[in-house]
Amino acid sequence: MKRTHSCGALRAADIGKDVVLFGWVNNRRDHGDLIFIDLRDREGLTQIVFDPSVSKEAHDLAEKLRSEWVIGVAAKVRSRGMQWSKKENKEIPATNPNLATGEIEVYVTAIEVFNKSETPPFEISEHITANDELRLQHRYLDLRRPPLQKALITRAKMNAATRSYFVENGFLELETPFMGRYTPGGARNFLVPSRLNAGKFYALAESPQLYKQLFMVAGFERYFQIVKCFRDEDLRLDRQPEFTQIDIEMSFVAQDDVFTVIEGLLKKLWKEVHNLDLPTPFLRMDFDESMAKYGNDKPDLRFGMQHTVLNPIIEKFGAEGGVGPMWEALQAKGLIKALVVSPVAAGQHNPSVVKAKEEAFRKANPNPTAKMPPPPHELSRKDIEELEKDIVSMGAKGLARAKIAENGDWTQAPLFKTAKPELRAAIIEATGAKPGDLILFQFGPESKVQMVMANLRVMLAKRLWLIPEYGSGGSWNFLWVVNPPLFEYDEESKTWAAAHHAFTRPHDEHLKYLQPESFDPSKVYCYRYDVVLNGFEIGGGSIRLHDPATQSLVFKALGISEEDARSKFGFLLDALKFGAPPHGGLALGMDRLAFLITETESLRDVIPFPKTQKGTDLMTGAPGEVDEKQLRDLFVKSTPPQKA
RNA sequence: GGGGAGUUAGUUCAGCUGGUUAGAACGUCGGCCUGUCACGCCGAAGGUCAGGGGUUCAAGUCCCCUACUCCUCGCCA
Repeated sequence: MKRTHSCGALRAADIGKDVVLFGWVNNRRDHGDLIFIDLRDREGLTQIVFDPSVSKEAHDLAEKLRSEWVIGVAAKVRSRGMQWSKKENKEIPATNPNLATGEIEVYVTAIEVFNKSETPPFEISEHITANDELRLQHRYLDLRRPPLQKALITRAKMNAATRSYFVENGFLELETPFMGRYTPGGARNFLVPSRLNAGKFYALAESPQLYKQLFMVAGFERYFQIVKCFRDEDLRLDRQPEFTQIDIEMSFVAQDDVFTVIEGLLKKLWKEVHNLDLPTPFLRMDFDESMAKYGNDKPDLRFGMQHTVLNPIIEKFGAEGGVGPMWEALQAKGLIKALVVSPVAAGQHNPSVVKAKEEAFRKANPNPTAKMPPPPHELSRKDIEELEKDIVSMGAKGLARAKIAENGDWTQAPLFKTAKPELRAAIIEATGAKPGDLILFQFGPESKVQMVMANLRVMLAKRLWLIPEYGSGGSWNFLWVVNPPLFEYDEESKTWAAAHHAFTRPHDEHLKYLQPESFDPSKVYCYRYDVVLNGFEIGGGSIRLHDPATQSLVFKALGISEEDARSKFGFLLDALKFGAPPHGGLALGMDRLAFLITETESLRDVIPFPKTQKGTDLMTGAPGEVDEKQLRDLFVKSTPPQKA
């Protein structure tokens, strides 16, 4: 038997043809004489029919077939014919509109069983019911499911489109080592002991950052790579210990040139995958503005609910303002923020959320007369209590709030019992809150308030059906977050640290703040940029420092001595001395990009063999133990903690 | 490293304030069925209630420990 078509190929135009299909038994419907089987391969499903009057032999064998057996059939393509509809009380075509091949079916004349299958531990179906643990243990079965097949096929398309885009634009695909030298700072590295060099270790590359800069020094001008990176940090929904970046670096460019190239790539990817024309250029927002309005540097702009910083108001009214806790937070150099939740009018909810909720409701309530509860107009008491619980688990003290009554009174707001009316008025003015609105407050240490408020904003939007739990909800909001500060003050060590990395080029007009006479690292902003999509950072990069004089100013501000710098990054510093061109670049997180573009539920859905939250592979059992001898060969001693 | 949720049949779950033989749906197996497509109907099998310890006359249920999974804070320049 030689395969002639895939299981997704046949249409009405093929009726009458003799075909051979190979695939897996997806589902069997045995009517005694007639047996229907949905045959599945990566392209789709085709209904194959066993009729004893066509082939007694094939029909007898078909009775034994079970889910996931691998078979080949020789068959004739026929139209689906007619069936009696009770609903319409007449004959209607027996086509299946849910199937691409639903106009036809094939009558089997001969069958070959290539392999039997045990009953799989979970159903190979569109909607998964099994939990992640079981799915990961039998990943090869999970990967048979159409959604995962689709996601990985899309990812393969993205890879191909990315390569052709960069090649067309004069980029060279150059490879960099995975095994390099450990350099301090940044993410924790995975270490690889060296057998040939006793007591020494390679570090797996956390990114090709230094190497790609060396490509620029070497004169390759435009580099790209689709490359694995390794970071030994805790995992999250959107983080894996090994992940893939689309990495680029360009010489003789300014920030805008990098933006244009990346916008062009993303445009191409969205065209390819969704046939959508993304509007470019993307919106740009200063880092400081993003922090003030959204509490982080990756704002989700699919909805409003911007934050308002109340520090100036509390400052102005001082202790006499009457809101003691806020005044105390201010005295402790903290941050005070408010967020207004307005009632959501009918029709303003995200249509895709409404649709999803309806589908879920219909599934849970098959009775067609069951009435779907309306979308949430505003937060219920229960909502607020649950939100408060959520943010307390993130470290918030509580969820201070004020409901603005129609007559302007503040209710549910014990914190403001003693507040001056003028202070309330100032808050109303600053936040733009109207009667009927609810104002939510956070105050305390800046980083905590920002984190809680940023999360709160997104949780509110999900609860009010403004954005879906996952997926775009039909709206793709790209933006560039630009001009962040170069340095961050570390309260614990009382030192300045590089906010991203020490090789980012500062704005020229801020260089004076690195000179001793007007030293103030907090005022130095830099050419660093992140590209953000719907609240996810999908990539980031910078224009690099290529001039040794400025570089040494930056090191000085960071408290890194010449020797320190030499021992850590000597080869890069040397390279910069030999005619380094101005250069900059960016890396896109390929996994996140694929996760967002496919609108799947988890990063794991676009990674063929992902790891669990503890970094284990449930299928292979990695990481595993090794022999004493292997360790001896590597001059390594393993001393896991003794179990109690 | 901190916080939270969870672990009951092959799977997804229910199992209330502790009380006789731990249930449902799907799946599986057997039988019937010529138009199904989540086929239908009849029947059956299937459980170390994650593991360990404790409280109790009695534990799936209460308490402690351990393991694993997920979410989250820290961390991820």
